[in-house]
Amino acid sequence: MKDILFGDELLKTLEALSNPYRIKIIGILKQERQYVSQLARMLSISRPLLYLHLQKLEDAGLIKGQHEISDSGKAMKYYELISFNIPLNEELVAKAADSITIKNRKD
Amino acid sequence: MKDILFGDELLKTLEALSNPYRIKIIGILKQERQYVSQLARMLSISRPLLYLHLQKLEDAGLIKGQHEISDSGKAMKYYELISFNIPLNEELVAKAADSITIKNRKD
DNA sequence: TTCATATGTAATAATTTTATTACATATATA
DNA sequence: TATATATGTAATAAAATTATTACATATGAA
Repeated sequence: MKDILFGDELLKTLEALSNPYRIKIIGILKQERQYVSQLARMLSISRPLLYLHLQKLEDAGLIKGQHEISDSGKAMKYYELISFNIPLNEELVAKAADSITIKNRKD
Repeated sequence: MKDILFGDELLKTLEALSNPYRIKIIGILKQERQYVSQLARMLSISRPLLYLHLQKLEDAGLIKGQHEISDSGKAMKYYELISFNIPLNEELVAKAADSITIKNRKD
């Protein structure tokens, strides 16, 4: 289960979930783990684009990837969901606000 | 209290909360409503930029604005928080995924 | 009347995010 | 060996988001 969140972590998690493809990725991985190429087909997007989205989800700690060798011997990368449950209310957001960083753009 | 969320609404709400200034705005308005110029000073940002952020929060149904005439007779616009509590977990996100729209970029 | 403060928005610039294209490597199967 | 599938990433383009600048209007107080 994904950890409790501090300010910048909450922001990162919300950003990670703020995209339709990434929402759909969570929906798919909730049912069953998938390997990258298969996931790309299910979403009808290219692998490079998918990697970008997977990276953001993984950076936020919402999914994790692992390499495996398939029965037939091919290298596969599987992604699976990390369970999470965030009570997104004004208390949590206000608490996050206290420790949030407004980062200089461009670095 | 803000309503329960469907797919595109959840996305809109998450997007609205995916910015440090907007997180801070929620934090401030949780304590007490504020008028625009005052809020801009508290955040150390310009009003035009603040308007942009307020608009996104209001579009998501997280805050609401109202005009008032101050005691001294000046036109003021106050914003206040709308309470919300979203159980952000994989069930909710998966449910949202079913009804989410991947919109054509550029319209 | 002048200064300070409030409102609001249009036009533009800067930056980040998203998406595409073009590579390269490896293994299984026909 | 050729074809299909898997991996991964660098370079670039396109689009959206964020931020700035420059306006304009109105009221209260000095």
